[in-house]
Amino acid sequence: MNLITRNTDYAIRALIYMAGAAPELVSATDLVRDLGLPRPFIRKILQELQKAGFLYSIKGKNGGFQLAVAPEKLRLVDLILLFQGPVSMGDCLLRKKICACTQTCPLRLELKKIEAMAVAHLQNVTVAFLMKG
Amino acid sequence: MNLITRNTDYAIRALIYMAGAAPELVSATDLVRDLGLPRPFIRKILQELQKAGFLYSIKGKNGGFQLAVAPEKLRLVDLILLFQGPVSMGDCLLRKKICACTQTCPLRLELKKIEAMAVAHLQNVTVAFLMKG
DNA sequence: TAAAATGATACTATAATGGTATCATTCTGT
DNA sequence: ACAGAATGATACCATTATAGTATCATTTTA
Repeated sequence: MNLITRNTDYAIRALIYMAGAAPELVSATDLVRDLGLPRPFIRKILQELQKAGFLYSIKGKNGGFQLAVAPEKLRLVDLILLFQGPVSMGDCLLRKKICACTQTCPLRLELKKIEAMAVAHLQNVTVAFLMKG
Repeated sequence: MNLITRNTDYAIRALIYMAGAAPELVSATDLVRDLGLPRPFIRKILQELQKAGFLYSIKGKNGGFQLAVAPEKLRLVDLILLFQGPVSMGDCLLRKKICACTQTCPLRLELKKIEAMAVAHLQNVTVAFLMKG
């Protein structure tokens, strides 16, 4: 069980790299060279980040990407949302009814509490924060 | 992203049911009837619980299962361990080196903190606790 | 001895994740 | 003008984890 997937992990590494390189443009080629990630995969991730508004892109020769958001405002939790969907650790897994619970089920309540703690913590984890470490 | 899988969810429901039915034996048939779970699946789960020492089983006609552990000592975290493996939310996902981190990577550190909080919380969630709710 | 139960085990299906490939488009330097 | 280097869009494939099924052997009791 992992809190983040490779998508998210690669994305955050790429963003940290870009934050460090700013205001220079960073191309997929740069990232492949310096981070050793598979090229087509990182390309896809960059495209998703761009679509989501985290990156500003410039096409053509000497083109590349730049952060479109300040590192202090680039939160891990938003990347998770983008690549993995909403953080929701306590959904009911039962396919049939049984469970009138959903609202009251004590198991869900506890899982939701953990979820809330995790999200609260993740809110503070930004690209800027991770660069310091 | 879910903290528990169906295996675990079904298991805990079955255990709660059994705790309520004690000291009567509970058969797979009972659980299929009263909880509506797929029979072969719940059978497999019961067998795993038995092997792991959470259940005591009696074979033959009128046989079934009983809790082998007091409900107060049946912790969700142990079921997660059994069905999903160790709770480890912060493993490095990078395949190549790059990352001299592992020990120092600030991202891992944060994820490990969240993991520790979650595990601490899960320690308190027992079958007995869930029955009260 | 038949029926009802678990024990053991092997198999299949589905979905999520991870990863690849390709062609179109845009921009720059020569 | 045009070649080359970059992104945009999109479709596809591979691997793994989860979920679920099936089957046969064994045990116990009525």
